[in-house]
Amino acid sequence: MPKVGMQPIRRSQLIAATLEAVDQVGMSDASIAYIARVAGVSNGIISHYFKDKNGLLDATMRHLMQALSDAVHERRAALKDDSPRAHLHAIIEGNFDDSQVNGPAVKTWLAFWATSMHQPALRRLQRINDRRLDSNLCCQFRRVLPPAAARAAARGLSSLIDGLWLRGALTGEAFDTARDLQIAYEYVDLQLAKV
Amino acid sequence: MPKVGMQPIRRSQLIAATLEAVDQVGMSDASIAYIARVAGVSNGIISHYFKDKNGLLDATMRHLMQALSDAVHERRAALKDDSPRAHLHAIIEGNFDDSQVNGPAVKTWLAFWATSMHQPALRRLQRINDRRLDSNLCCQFRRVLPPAAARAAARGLSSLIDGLWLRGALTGEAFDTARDLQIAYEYVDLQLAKV
Amino acid sequence: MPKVGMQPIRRSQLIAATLEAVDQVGMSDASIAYIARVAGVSNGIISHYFKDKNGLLDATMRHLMQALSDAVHERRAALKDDSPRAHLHAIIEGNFDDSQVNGPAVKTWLAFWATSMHQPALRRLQRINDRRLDSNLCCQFRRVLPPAAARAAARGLSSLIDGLWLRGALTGEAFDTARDLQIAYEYVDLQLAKV
Amino acid sequence: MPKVGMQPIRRSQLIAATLEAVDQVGMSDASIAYIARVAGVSNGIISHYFKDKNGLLDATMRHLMQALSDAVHERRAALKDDSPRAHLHAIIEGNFDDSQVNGPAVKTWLAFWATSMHQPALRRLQRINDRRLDSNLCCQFRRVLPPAAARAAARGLSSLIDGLWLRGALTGEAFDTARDLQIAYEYVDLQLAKV
DNA sequence: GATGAATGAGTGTTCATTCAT
DNA sequence: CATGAATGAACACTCATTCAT
Repeated sequence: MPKVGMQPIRRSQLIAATLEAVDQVGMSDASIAYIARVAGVSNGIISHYFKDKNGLLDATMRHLMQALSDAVHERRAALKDDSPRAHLHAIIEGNFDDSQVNGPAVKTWLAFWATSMHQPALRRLQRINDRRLDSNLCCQFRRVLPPAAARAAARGLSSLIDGLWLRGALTGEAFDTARDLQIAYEYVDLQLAKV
Repeated sequence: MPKVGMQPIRRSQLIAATLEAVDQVGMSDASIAYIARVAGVSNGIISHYFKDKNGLLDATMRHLMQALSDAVHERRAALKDDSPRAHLHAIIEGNFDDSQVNGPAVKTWLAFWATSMHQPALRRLQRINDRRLDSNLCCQFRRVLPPAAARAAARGLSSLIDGLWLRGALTGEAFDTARDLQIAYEYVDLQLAKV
Repeated sequence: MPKVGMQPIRRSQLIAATLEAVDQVGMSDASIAYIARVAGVSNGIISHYFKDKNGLLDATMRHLMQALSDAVHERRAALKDDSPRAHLHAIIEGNFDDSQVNGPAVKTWLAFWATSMHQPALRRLQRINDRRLDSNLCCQFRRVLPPAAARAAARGLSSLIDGLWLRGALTGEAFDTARDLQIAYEYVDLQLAKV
Repeated sequence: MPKVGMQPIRRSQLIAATLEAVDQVGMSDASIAYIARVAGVSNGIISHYFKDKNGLLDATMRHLMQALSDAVHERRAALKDDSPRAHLHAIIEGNFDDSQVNGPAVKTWLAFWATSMHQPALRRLQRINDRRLDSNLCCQFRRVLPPAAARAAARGLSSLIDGLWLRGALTGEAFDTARDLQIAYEYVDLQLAKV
């Protein structure tokens, strides 16, 4: 049923199918045929919209990054309190947004991380993401801490966020987001208390 | 000329080749043929010693886990000071042992993490590893903190260790182990200071 | 805005695009999508005008044959001298007309020859073409030579023409038409001198 | 039934199957699967011995070239008469050797010619072959003709040979080798008679 | 008349695995 | 013990063709 203007619809549909497929069978078994079957379309359509499988994976990673970016921005935009502490909390919460901690997203992120070590294109995206979090955190810490301390605090907090996320991912069970947030909040307070 | 006792030698040789292959081309391109070429042996030998590729990967993961376990145990055994703080430092240092942060190990660990989400056998190993770290840390924190606080501190520290390791891995550059250790030590001190 | 009389225009446009596509990437990579892109039209239009790809290739071959036929006829019609030698020269020159020795035409002819060995429709066209040249030459030789000698001379000359053309095609450089014409003219003279 | 030292046997077998496949269905339909079926082996074996399809086609072309070269050399080596005329006859006969004018060889040569226009590797082989014939002929003509005339005679004769061969190929019927040889011999005599 | 979305069979290639030697 | 020849299924990708718009 060919229609005009299907491009954005199909692209979203195929990215969603990719996440679902990776969730179900893992990245290495998420073949084009499998993803197409999940999406309920033919194999060939993927090349039509994404040129090749790499294009689809690239778009999927960008989708996850965009969702993370949005989750953080929304929370920060909604803040009434402009304090560093409030911003740091918003950033942390954004990183534990449902778009980031649901099963498919978690498994896909992890697969991307592993893959990115040998794929320059993915690696570039990866580093953009890493640095964005680090720099966001560092900006806030710098408002109250001396530069060196701010940098260390930022690295500590970004690592703690990733670590909590990773541990949550690897358990396979649902995230205990509340507990993880508490641990991260506490780290923020301990760092800010240094002043 | 049949040789006696080749088994342990060949097995180590092939595990080393696997790590090297994953380092060079990534897990998904580390085919049996590639690994065999790196090891300088024929394709068929792998099934001879490990039954199949999965057996080789399983053995490789066990090798990395054993190295981690050894690295921690050695440091704890060498302690003159039996304080929780000393033990926690030893555990942290063991996790940043060279056997864990060198390129091949890092890439292989990451690949195992991603893969383990869909392979029960790998997943089981993964969880044993995770829990061992958590429980080791928790034991020490419990010596000075109330149970709930000890559990939280253990989770925070294990996540921080993994997060630092992960961030180090993803940069692609060499680990700045000294800085990461400082961040982890500080976390220990902040937790112990709660008392 | 439906246009009237687009058929001949579109057909010529698509045949020209086919020649250009074959020149650029070769027959086997000259997909419908590629040809359509060269022509600046949509994929679907080709089946509209030619039913399928075979129809387009068939039309393209007929186009080349017609151009050859025209090139020969024009030259023969313009002759003031009705001698066999003059006619033979005109036929030779027609076969080296620019429409036959330009890059796209050469590559397409060659591809057709190779393909025609396994496609009855193309093969039929091919043989019509071959025989037309042979018969044209034979008619003229017969005016001065006995039948057997005329047949042999015709076969020799037609082969020489094709061979010169082929060698010119395979060098990849521009045709040295003048030299090739000299060689063919000389062959004519040597045959006619037998009388 | 894996055996040791199969390489030369398999390679010959696969080259023969390629020629047969091209003869049967044409180069564009001579898929790896088809060739493997003709050879009675599995698809995968081709990569094992030739890396990829291109490697097989390359080897097949080299095989045809070698056969041509051998056919010419044998005849020239067997000459008792060292005259230019005798050598030229031997070269001509070599070019009409059965290894060159049998159905599979003819169709494969033709396909290679067409393909070589867009494949640098094939083109290089092609030109080596073309020039070898031209230079062989030119050497002999130069023994009795002035340089310019020798060059023209060589180009004429090589073109005539190719043209006769091509015309023979395109008819689809068996070669009338005797007649074609006569035509070529006559051309030699006409050229040598210029002296 | 013209588009381009959609299909699905077919391609070359890779690969883990088996097994005769 | 060890080799490497051989298999065949699975893969990503291409393509001619169809057809609703």
